[in-house]
Amino acid sequence: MLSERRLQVLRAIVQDYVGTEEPVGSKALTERHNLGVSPATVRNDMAALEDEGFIAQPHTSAGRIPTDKGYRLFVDKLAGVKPMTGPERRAIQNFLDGAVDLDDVVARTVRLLAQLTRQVAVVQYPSLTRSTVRHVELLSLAPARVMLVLITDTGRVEQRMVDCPAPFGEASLADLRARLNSRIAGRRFADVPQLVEDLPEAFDAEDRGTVSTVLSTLLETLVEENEERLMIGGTANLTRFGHDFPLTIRPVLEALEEQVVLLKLLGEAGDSGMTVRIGHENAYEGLNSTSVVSVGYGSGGEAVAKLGVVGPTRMDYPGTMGAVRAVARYVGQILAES
Amino acid sequence: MLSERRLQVLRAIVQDYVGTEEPVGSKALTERHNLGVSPATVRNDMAALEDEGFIAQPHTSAGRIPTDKGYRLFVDKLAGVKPMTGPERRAIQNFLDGAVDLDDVVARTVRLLAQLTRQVAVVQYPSLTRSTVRHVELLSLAPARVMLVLITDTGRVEQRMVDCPAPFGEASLADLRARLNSRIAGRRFADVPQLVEDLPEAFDAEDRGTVSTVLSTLLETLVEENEERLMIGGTANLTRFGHDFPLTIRPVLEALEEQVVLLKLLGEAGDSGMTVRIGHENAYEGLNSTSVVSVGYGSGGEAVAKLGVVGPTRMDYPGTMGAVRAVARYVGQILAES
DNA sequence: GCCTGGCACTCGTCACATCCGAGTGCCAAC
DNA sequence: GTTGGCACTCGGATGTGACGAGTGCCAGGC
Repeated sequence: MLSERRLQVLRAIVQDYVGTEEPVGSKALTERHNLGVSPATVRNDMAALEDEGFIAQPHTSAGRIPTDKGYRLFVDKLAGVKPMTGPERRAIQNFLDGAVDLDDVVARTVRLLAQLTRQVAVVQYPSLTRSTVRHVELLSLAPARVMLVLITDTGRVEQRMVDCPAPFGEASLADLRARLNSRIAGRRFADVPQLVEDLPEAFDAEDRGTVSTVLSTLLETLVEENEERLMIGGTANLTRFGHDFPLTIRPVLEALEEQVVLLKLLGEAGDSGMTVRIGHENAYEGLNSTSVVSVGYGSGGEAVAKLGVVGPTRMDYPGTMGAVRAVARYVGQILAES
Repeated sequence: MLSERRLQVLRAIVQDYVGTEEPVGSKALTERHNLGVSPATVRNDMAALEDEGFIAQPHTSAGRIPTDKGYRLFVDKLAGVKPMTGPERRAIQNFLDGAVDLDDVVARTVRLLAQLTRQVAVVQYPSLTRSTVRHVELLSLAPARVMLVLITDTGRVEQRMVDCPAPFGEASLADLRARLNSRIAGRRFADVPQLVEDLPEAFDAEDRGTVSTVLSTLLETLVEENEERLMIGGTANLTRFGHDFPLTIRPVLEALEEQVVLLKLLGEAGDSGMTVRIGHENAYEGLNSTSVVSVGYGSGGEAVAKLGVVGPTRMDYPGTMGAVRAVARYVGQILAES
């Protein structure tokens, strides 16, 4: 096990490197942090830390920089989550309170996160799977064409066209609408399938086909996970990434365009609490030199979606984690109110 | 006026520079294009072109590069639009045909444009202003709370919450829904205001306030230009921009995040035909070293929205214009079919 | 046993000098 | 109007040496 002081040294190295972006040497360390020991001692500690794989030197006779493993230890053991200050909290709340609809909430959240962390922000739209049905509407657009509109408690609206196997009268449509809503309004998506299972039986033989078609479209809409969307922002912050620019930034931009990748990334993160994935801990190769800080958010106590930021492994973890947590909390509040 | 050969020289310079990204000199020119004259002659022509401001030298004793003015002349007079090849056309059509809904059409269009041009693609969602109303639906969510759903002929769905000044019965709601649809279904947005003007008069005094509220929300939705959305893609292509990286790319990323800027940019472009804005011709400063190629697209003969690409002024104009035009055409077809 | 000061060594960075060659402008000749 | 020749410019690549931050190791002190 590493001695207390060695951990202090690691912490100091991480902090300095994050601040200066330059490898940090033993002398500079003792000057900027009063560790109470001489550079020589620190050198010994650094050698030990390097043996253990927590730090590395880019080339001989340069200072040390933390490795992914070093950051991991830092995040797990050495760094807290830096809480937002009072003014910051108020600013967050004010900014989010101005939102007019769900799209706007998400858009504002993205901007906010990007600004607070000065990194790339990713916000997943509140997912369908965990929310409840507020209302289902059926519109007859043509004799054998119905539009299905699904409204969720998070304010999201999904619509689908349904081509019916047979013409479907207004009366039957109204009937179906009423029965459907009385059964599933307010219920969780997961429960819907069994709630509507026997619904076709309540209809005349001639309408049964259409009812089944509509229902299966509804169920499809409910489970369609890949319909999940997300919004990203703050990509301009990528320009602050590093010196060896094009190489670093390119794969990140590519990853950000692949929503599938990002969704998977957020999905892998733990359901509760904040998740920090550092460098190579990210499965997607293009993000191997970035860290992803993510957390679930939601209206009730339950998380309906996730949000987070993507930044260089050399990031201010305490600050970033604080901002992410705070934003998630306030977004949850906003969603609960609306 | 410039002689024919000088125009040839300009064309050759543009083509070479676009290909190599390096200033082009007189000798290289005569070698790669058989102009039938010696380097010395070309030098004279180049001096003339420089006097007129069509080309410039980055520093003494380097080759010439085209100026914005030079590109302008090239685009206006010297370059055609390079048509897509047969296989390319088929690929475009196949790719777009796979789309399942409007969101998907736009998403696919963005990807396609980005891939074809290897630049940043921008696609505006089909605008509300020129489309027609397919259906309006009113849902009672609470005694004094109505949800308004507007469905357009382009398949777009907009919804708004309406808080009514007084409770509003189901019967009145059905009445309003019916009257509203019979009046405005199939009509163009621009005509809606006068079509519904006298609608409140058909209702009892107690409901009139609510009807007015609903109608004004509807009208708001119709005119809400700033609700216009767009989708961008291919930002990873920015990494191919140039050598002096962070400086160039940063403002572009910022501009791309400011949807307002982009919408204005597209809006300024001419309504019919293709628009090419080169370098400083773009009002927005951050895009001063980029060119924007945009064109309207739409289902009927009429443009309902615009799409385009943003790339370095040093771009392959004929190819880019060809791709943009082709994509716009096919997207129009897809929209018309659905 | 741990900390410390000292010391020789490494190596990347910077400043400076040099060289090379692509490209130019100009001019005299065709 | 075109061409070949020629002197000139200047950016980029290459090389050299001094500088200094940083290291590892070791012997001595607490």
